[in-house]
Amino acid sequence: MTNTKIKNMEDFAAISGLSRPTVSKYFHDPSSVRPTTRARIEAALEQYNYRPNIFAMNQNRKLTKNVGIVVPYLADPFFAEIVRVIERRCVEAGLSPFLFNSQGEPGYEIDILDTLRSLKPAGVLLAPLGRQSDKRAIESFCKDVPTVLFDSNLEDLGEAFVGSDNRSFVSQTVEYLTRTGEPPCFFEMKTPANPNANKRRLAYIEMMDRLGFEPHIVPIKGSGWAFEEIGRQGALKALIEGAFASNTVLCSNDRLAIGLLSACYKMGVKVGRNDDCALRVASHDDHPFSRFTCPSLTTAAHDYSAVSDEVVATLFKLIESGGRLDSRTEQLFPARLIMRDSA
Amino acid sequence: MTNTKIKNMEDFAAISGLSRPTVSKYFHDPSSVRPTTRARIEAALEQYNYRPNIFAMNQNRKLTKNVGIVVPYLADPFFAEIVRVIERRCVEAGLSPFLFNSQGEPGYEIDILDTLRSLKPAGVLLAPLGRQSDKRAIESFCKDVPTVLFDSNLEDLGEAFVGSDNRSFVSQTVEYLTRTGEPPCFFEMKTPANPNANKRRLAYIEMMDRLGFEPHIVPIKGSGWAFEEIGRQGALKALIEGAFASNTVLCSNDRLAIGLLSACYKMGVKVGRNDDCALRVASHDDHPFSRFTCPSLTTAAHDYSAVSDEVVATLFKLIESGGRLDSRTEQLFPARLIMRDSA
DNA sequence: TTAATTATTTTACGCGCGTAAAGTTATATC
DNA sequence: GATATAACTTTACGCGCGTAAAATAATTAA
Repeated sequence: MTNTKIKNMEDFAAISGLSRPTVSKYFHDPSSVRPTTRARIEAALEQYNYRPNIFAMNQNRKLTKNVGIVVPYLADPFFAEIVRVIERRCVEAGLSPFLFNSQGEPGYEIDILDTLRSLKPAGVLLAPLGRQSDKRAIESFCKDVPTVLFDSNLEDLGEAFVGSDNRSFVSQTVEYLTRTGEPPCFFEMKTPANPNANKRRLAYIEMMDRLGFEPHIVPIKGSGWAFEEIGRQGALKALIEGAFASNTVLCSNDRLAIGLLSACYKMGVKVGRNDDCALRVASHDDHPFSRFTCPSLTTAAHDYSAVSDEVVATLFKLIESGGRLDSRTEQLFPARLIMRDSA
Repeated sequence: MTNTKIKNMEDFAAISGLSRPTVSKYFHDPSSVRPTTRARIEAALEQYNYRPNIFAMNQNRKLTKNVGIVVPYLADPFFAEIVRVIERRCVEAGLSPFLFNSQGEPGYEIDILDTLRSLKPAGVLLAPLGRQSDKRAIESFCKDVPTVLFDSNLEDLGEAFVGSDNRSFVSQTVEYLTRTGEPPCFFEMKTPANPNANKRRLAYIEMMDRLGFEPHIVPIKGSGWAFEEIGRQGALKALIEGAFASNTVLCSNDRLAIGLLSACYKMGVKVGRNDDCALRVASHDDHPFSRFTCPSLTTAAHDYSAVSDEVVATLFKLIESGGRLDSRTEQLFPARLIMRDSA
């Protein structure tokens, strides 16, 4: 490394004895220049370690390599995990992912979308807040920027939706639980912000009806994203008041279940499927920590890998089609039941 | 909202009847223009909802409002939580945080630093990978971009370091455990990537020595960031082989402890401080989930809020000082012992 | 009202790069 | 070695904005 200061592409072109447009062409596609030219550039690259300014590049480009990834709450390991996989796929495909966290607040979500307009991304992967999202703002954004929704569906917004089939989740857990023991009651937040939660409740009721059982919902109070604490408090209350109508509890999601399990442990309620257990607990999501709960959590797992792959594949298709798709597709992935020790 | 298309500041200045530089000045500081002018701009703003392109703004600015936040592994809730707080503080201060995840890979970390150069951030908050980091690359980056290190210290790199005082963490847990029962053995990964882990081991040995007890280290194998699984496998092995030299185990961090607790539950080893318990377990970090483990985890807590505040405050000081500080400060925060049920 | 003090406009250039068109050189084909 | 075909260079403009200097207009002080 020589310490001549290379400030921009002009400088770099000069020291490699080429014109700037040629160098620019190289960075756009290294194979588009003559091999000897390419070798010269790459030799200079080794010496000076120059990299073009990605934002200046995007300023006057028809199609950038940027992609925006927006999630509602990154401190939720579910999103952290799915984002991790998506980011890798994007980098492998030569795209530059930019990650944004709405932090559960509609105001942030809108600000993020504004920032994303400036980024001029080739496409955006958006997991919206859900009920709290400003649909008008998102609709306007989707008109300007090719967007794939994931996790939470907002009707007719974005070019496509990729998510999980909540009915598949619930039908598998309910089927399993009813087949192997008492029909479950359903443990959930009273007013969930996430549309998936509503779909799960409806699926539970429908499934119980179909199987000829009486659905029992145990709604607990609380709002925000501290689901474990909400689940714990709600479960303590429910256990004390005897609100569980069955010895089997199906939680809307794993984070609530984690709180519930912690409450059970505290109260000395043994959870599991053995005879000496007082309660069976199952749930949905296969949260990264659900294998480490005590007991380990029986749950319906997202196919993280398939969802991530499809999200990214849809994004690529969208980009290749010039930002618009013929029709809005909704791709839903079924769950895989993971039997562990809690039910 | 009128649907005249406002594409840039030129357009916006035109419809508000002002010149572009005046509008530019307004966005730089709204109070720097005459009140009547300000009112005109803000009225137009309501109608057309224009926002300047943040990246074009930064292109020719001496000092941008961008800050970069880099963490080694975002799927670790510890980082997710600290990032959440830091991001909020930045937004409140009118800065635009950009979040990057090294994903445990040195190559990513370097790529991120390159992207960050393009972003021209006013400052960067960097939690490096640690031992695996390319120190030369980071050193070179820190020369160009004002950087505050946090979480993991790399000697002499960056303008400042903000982190936790590992000795305070370990001394409090060791002191508590020895005072209330058997002296603990120390459960950790054999070759931890994070420098904090090494400091904790040394602090454990020193503390045990000082108190006149024999230190016992239980090193487990494994690499990567799946600490819970590593802890679980290591603990299963240790339990079967009787490798715990004491009925008290102090884990290097909560994620290992979560794995250990899950192994104990599996093996029917009751954990807690009551007489009917076979093992006491304590740890360090106060991981967001440690209050929901079974039993809840006794741990030395980071002062998340204080660390985040100091990280951001140091960043602000650094920015105000023009990107350099007189001397490199290392600010370490003590732990707060949180007594829960596991020990 | 006039002078002094702001605020604003005009002008002009820069940031670091993309990109298109026209002209020039190097490589491949015969 | 002449010609066709790439590859390359030059030139010139654009992206959306910052910013500095000089000229003009509006406000305030006198």
